[in-house]
Amino acid sequence: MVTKKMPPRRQRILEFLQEFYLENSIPPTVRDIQKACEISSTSVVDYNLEKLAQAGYINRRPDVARGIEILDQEGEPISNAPRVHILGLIAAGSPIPALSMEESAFSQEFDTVEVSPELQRQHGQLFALKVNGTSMIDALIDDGDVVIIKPTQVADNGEMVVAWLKDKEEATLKRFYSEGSQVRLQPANSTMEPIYCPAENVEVRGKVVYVIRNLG
Amino acid sequence: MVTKKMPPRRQRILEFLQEFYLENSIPPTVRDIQKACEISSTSVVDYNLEKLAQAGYINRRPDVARGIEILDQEGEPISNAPRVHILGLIAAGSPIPALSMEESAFSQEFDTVEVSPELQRQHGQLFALKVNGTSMIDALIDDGDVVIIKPTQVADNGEMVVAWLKDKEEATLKRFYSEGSQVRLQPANSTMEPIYCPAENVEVRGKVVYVIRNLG
DNA sequence: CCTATTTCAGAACAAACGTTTTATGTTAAG
DNA sequence: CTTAACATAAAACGTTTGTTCTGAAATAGG
Repeated sequence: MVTKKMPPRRQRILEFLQEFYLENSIPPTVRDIQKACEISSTSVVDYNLEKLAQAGYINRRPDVARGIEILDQEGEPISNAPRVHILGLIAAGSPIPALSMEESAFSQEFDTVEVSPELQRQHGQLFALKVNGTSMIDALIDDGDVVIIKPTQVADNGEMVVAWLKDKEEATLKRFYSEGSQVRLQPANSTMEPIYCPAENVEVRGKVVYVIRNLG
Repeated sequence: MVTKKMPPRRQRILEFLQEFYLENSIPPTVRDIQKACEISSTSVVDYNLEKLAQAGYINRRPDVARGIEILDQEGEPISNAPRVHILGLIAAGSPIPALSMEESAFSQEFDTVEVSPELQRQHGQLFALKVNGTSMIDALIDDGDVVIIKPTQVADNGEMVVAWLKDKEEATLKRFYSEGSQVRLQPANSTMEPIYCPAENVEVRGKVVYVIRNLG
């Protein structure tokens, strides 16, 4: 379900609510909203909050300070843990989605996964890819797994990277080892054989920092 | 670093802060704390909050309602995403830690991992185990992975379970298939062979609902 | 164009909530 | 015991903050 028709100001308020909560770990006050959205009166904020509550986007706890609870699509309160965008699918033979992280952090066009705050603090801006098919199974990555990736063009030996093989036009997840003019791409699964190829043929797009598998 | 010597009341306040924030997604007011901890005056709460702030357990935003920010060991604000306890290690040949989930949800004795609110909503009370060694590699579980488990004694066919093999005194992660009086334990990795054994020899301890791999 | 509905404005009100002040009891060190 | 630091108490104060009221402007439907 995409956002219904909604006055721009109301839309703006809703975005600000999420933004503020993620940054400050507490919801804003009516007057915080008023200032941020350049609204002339608190009554207008109150009015729009009431509408948002009726539409199921938020809960309002009467008479409590900062009593706005932001809800997700299922009507459940959201957490303030950071979320990273799932930019697309990765599969053997698939091109890698454009790694442009410049877009608004709050654009609703992507699915997201929640990550722990430490992870984002440690690595900075991250993105995610969903693995399609079992072609990464030698890296212990199953169909449907989500890999969290830190964008980078270089990698240290032993790190698990998103490698783009130019000749095969294929993306894959492997451990990276630079060996002179050659690159060894070693599956995480030790029963599998490594791939050797010339360094010019390999482009590192990012390193894998986290893997998520959701069963059931 | 374990908790320093601290007056019981202050300890209680700190626990309440975390508890309240996790349940309500907003920090409590001074008066919320007062009531919950049965303190006779708000000034006592204020006094103890000031001490907690000095000790680095919380941040106080002056003059803002519910302006308490709860900090983790690194002095960073915590999220309100639910956390599950890592009860211990799982490895081939290891006994499984007592799955007693009765203990206080806020006991500090265990490491924890953050999970998404949906996961907990979907499955109820969960716990986690850290995988030790590569003996689960046929289930696509690497050394160091953390598996999130929903406690149960029964499993449906095809679900990934924590299985205890009585004769070998060994715990393992496999897909579960009941086949008459026999049980087939199928590795997630299709290149590996399944294990067949009599149903009496297998105890299901829980089902795996989530797998986390942290690299770097 | 007219009317009903929605949205915005300004101001004032009242409850919620952090803070301060003053005083008393409690513990720990010498 | 004495004293200083720590902890608790009760009450009052003042800011923050949600709410309400009245009215006007904007928008939509016919």
